Amino acid sequence: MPELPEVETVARGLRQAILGRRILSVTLGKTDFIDDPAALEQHLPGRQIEAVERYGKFMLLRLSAVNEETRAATNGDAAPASLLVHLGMTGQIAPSPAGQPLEKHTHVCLLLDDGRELRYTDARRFGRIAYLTKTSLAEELAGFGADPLEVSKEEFANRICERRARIKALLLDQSVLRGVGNIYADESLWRARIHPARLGTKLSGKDAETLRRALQDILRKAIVLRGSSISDFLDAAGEPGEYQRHHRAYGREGKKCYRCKTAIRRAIVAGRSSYFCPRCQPSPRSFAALPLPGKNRRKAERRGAGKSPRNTGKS
DNA sequence: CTCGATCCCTGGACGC
DNA sequence: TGCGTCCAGGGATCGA
Repeated sequence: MPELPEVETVARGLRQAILGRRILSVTLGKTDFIDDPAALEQHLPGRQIEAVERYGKFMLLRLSAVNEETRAATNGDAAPASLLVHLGMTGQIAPSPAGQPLEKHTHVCLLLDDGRELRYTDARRFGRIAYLTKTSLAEELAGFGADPLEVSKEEFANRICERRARIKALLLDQSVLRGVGNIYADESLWRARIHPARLGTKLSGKDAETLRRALQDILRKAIVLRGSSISDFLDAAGEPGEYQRHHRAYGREGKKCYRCKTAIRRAIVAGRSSYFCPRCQPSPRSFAALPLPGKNRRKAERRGAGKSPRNTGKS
């Protein structure tokens, strides 16, 4: 599940692999996750990939203006542009030799001028691809919050402590901070000893600063280790990351807290599975964690938890 | 403003 | 072995 460290890892890999290459042609598969598929086919060929940047969980391929030979075919729209790529849950983007058989769920192939193809595969198609001009890109990026790696103590506190939402929801909100997802939210809350269901307004300035430092430290370490590979994250060279070995909360339901040995619990906060230590991260109010997993976990949940939020079995 | 619910989508895990 | 069901989750959207 690509979050900031995974996207950064992919962006770095891509930078190594395809910087300066020119796109010769575009082949598309399923296009329901692409903003304007025709725009890709029309405007990408002839452009050079001049930079690969990361913006939150997005990757930005900066494309050159169209050169003289191909200018005629572009209806005057030859200015520099960008390709915005979001990997969603299962998106992967990597170059491979053009002759190689296509992986399943390959939906975009950009033929490059060195005989390779930049391929985008995405089983669930929760990702997004958009061709954007200078103006549309600016509009697109305007709504995003601070970069968690750069955000100052003051700005972080301002963005968190005046909000009545739960801290977990705030961390996941891309208009508050750009790039944090479920894994790194839980990991930083565990490190900072803050329960995910606490409200932003209830956090002290000290809490906020502890959290900011935890978040930054964890993101930096995760980038060094090339991200977390839970199920299917692979970088631009097809390699998994290593940070999942360092997870202290995420996915560890029922396992012992690395600090106090108490069993890690899971609860739904902000609509997402949230893992936390009930002892190190004291719950605000009577916030109920889900029953601990066991042989009959499913049954226990269905029967016991009362109004479970997501069993409206589509009849 | 904040919440929960719903949808998108597929593969993998699990129960029977 | 196979079938059905649940679940993962980022983000958009809608109604309370």
